[in-house]
Amino acid sequence: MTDMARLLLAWYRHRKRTLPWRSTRDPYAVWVAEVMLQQTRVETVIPYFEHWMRRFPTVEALAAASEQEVLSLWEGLGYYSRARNLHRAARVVMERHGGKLPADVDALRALPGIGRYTAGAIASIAFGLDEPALDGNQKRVLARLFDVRQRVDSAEGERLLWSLAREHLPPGKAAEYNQALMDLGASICTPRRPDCTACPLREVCRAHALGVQEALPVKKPKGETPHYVHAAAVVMREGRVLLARRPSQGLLGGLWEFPNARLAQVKDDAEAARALEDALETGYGLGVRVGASLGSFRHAYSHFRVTVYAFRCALLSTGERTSLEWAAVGALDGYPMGRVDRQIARWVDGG
DNA sequence: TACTCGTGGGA
DNA sequence: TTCCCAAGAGT
Repeated sequence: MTDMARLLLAWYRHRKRTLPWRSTRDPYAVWVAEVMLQQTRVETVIPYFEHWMRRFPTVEALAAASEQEVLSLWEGLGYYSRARNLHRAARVVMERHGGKLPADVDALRALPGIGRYTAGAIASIAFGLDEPALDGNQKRVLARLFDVRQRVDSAEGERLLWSLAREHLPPGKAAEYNQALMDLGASICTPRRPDCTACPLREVCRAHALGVQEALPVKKPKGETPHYVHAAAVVMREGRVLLARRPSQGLLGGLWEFPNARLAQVKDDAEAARALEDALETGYGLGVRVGASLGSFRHAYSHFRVTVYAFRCALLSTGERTSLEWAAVGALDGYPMGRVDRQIARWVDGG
């Protein structure tokens, strides 16, 4: 065992966090947790994980559920393809693996939603296999420990970091090793202002010796985020509201929304209302008369920002889309929606 | 390779 | 307010 691994495991033994998914070695529970934790904070995941495991305690229960209900439990967690892939993978596990997750990284990676990291995490944590699991935390910690100057998102950087992770993996202790590196990255070796005085690895850390901690890891600079203007139609009839289901691929796939459209840049409500009328005709086959403005708000996604204007509309003609549905205002919670449309739903509920 | 895909917390 | 970014995967 290398010095790094020895110091790391000694630290982890009495510093490990107690988390819901660490109280079991049920591969299904580990799998669900790992997928929920992709690009998502631990504190955010905890209540979703507990609710999910109560509703879908087994692979079989998940496989038997409808996609609508699966998305409903995922609502608010973001990156909804994770939920759809988890659902699809559960059905594959039932059909091809007898309801049990395979204890093999290649077989795991063949399942939708399980990539290199998640396969390594499940293999090591749930099955005790000697597999590395390189996530954002491990990349940052290892890049600092070994002064990796290559960009961590480059092919060369990836190869180097995965091999470093594997080289230092203590045989038979991959579960502790992987989680220890992640905990260290989350609590001490943080992106900004790492607490090196509290770090069990500072004496073997190249970045600490050189004083270049905050310069690592090297990442690609981000471009500018565009800003779009959307207008949403609130069409009501006898206490019900018209919703549209988004395509299953792409942004907020499979979720419900108030029919809306991305407009060209606009300056005010009146201009947005005119543009909305035209956009709904082409986008949804809806003829509407635009009424009062319900207000507007801004929202930021990962790669763009939007300002959304919402209008109360009267329906003149309906399109032929099968993805359109009238929903009772009081039952809107049964429809999984993204944050923006949930915001509009509150306006509708409030009158 | 480069881009897409959400959300909420903290500096 | 604005920006970064958090247990990545799919295309």
